[in-house]
Amino acid sequence: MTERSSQTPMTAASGGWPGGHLVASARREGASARQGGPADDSEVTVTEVDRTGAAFGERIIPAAGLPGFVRAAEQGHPRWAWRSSRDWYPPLLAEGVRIERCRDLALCGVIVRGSATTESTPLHGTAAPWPTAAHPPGGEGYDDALFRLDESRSGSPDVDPLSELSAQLAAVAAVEDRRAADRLRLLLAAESAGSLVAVEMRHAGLPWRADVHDRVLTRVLGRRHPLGGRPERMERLVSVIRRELDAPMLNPDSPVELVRALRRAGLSVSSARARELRGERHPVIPVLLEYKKLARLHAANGWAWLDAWVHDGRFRPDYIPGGVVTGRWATSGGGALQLPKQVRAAVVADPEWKLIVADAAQLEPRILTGLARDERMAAAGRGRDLYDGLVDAGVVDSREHAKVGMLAAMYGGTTGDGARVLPRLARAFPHAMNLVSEAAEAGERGDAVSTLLGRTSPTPSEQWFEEQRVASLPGATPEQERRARSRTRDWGRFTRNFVVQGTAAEWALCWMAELRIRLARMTVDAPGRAAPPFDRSPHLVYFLHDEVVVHAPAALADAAADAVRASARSAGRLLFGDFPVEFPLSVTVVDSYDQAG
DNA sequence: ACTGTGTGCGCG
DNA sequence: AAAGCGCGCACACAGT
Repeated sequence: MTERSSQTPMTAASGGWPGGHLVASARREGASARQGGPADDSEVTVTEVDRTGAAFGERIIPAAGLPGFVRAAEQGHPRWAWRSSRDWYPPLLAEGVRIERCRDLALCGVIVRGSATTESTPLHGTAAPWPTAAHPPGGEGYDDALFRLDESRSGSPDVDPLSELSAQLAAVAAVEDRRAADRLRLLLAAESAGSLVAVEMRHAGLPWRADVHDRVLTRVLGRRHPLGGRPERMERLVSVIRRELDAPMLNPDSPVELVRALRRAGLSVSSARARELRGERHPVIPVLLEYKKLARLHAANGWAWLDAWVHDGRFRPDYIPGGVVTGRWATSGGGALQLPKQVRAAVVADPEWKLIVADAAQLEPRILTGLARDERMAAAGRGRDLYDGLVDAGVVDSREHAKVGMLAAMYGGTTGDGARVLPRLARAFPHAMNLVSEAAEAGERGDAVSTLLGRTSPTPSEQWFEEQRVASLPGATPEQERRARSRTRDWGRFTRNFVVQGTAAEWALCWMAELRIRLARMTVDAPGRAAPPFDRSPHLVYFLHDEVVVHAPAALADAAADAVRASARSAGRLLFGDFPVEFPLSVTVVDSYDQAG
């Protein structure tokens, strides 16, 4: 390791960065700095630390000077450490400054404290010092009413990022199993890279043509009602439904009213669900199903949605890394995880730019393959669709059965065709099937399970354990026993799925982490319309579990598509090393999102 | 008028 | 009788 002295702070600029960090902390916590980012009028402390977290250089700079400082420091490729990218990164991007690497202490703090990998360390199981978007005050462990009276209960704003970093580094360093520690380090790096991607995607925005969206809505729903009421075609369908059911005042949006009217018309339905209605024969049913489809589009992604969420030709949802316990992202605002296929035509690349749409084929079963190191399943998926591979191997008789069977294995299905082919899958792929059933058994016992890199599932609530205990006593009623057994299986399905879904989320993070770096290295001379600093480079604009969309200058579109593929190979190697499981992508270069797939 | 819960359905 | 995992959001409806 290179020796560094406090006489030469910020030596990162002189090249090389052997595992240390530049820690950014708000020096004076002004009103707007309460969330941990810098306030306009405050000062920022940037501390250079070594790989153990020990400080050896410090600069104090006005917050307004931070972007310039960061831009210069990036020449040395440092790893920044800060309370949270959510708070610190947007002001940098607003000044056109990107960073390469960081450690998001809030997100990493949640992982490190919860991971079974750090079980023997003092940090394990302690309360994280700061709330995250995924664990806001008011969530578990916080009293919302008290929070409003006393902000100090929202965590500890005064916890020093430096000591938090040291505590995290020490906890990982103390892990005896070196390989487990390395996997956890990879997870922390990937989670942090994700925190940057999330902020960058919001900054860049998903290109969205409001005029195209409007045309889709008018074509499907009919002309827009001037006051926001039902558009023409929907209104006409309501009239037909009311006439057919002889219910002139019926509001088809009300499940209660609808069920009542349907029963009066002689149908024996117990809910207003489309799935149930599909099984009934009555002239009103097709009209009703059509209405439901239109009503859904109108309510979820209609003109009101457009007005609320699309501005200046971009859709900017709030991405929340780690927002799901499994490690998947959540989003808030605009329902970004549920963009219906119907409106994807409105996602259009800027002039002279292209969209690269890529999704990982059968990601979760392939993740299971790698987790279990199931050679036969890897072979079945090599060079082809995994489900077709199961058919070719003679395990199941159709692609559809392969698919529902794998889903049943990973989700804990017990009914239908999926459950029926499970025994065949178990015989053909004992390693893979054992892995998921052991995860389920652990959950049923109340034990935690972990992903490949070490994200650990929560344990069931006290109430769950209490219910189990009561049900096992001699005096338990059959109803108590039945209910407890049901809760047991519920939790088993959760842990069964956790290992697969969570490891798939890790693969996706590694994929994006590599991709954003590769894309950032590619530039064209002429700036486009994208917000700086993305106007000259391909960049991520959307992410959905196993799918990404990249917005790229047309001249770089093919290179960007190659980068997407190379990054997927890299992610596979990072997680599974030499084990020969493949993660094929479908990649298309298109002008609009609906042309993909 | 506001808040919390249930229903239903979109996505992977 | 329950029913395959994980989400977010709009609306209806009940409670205050």
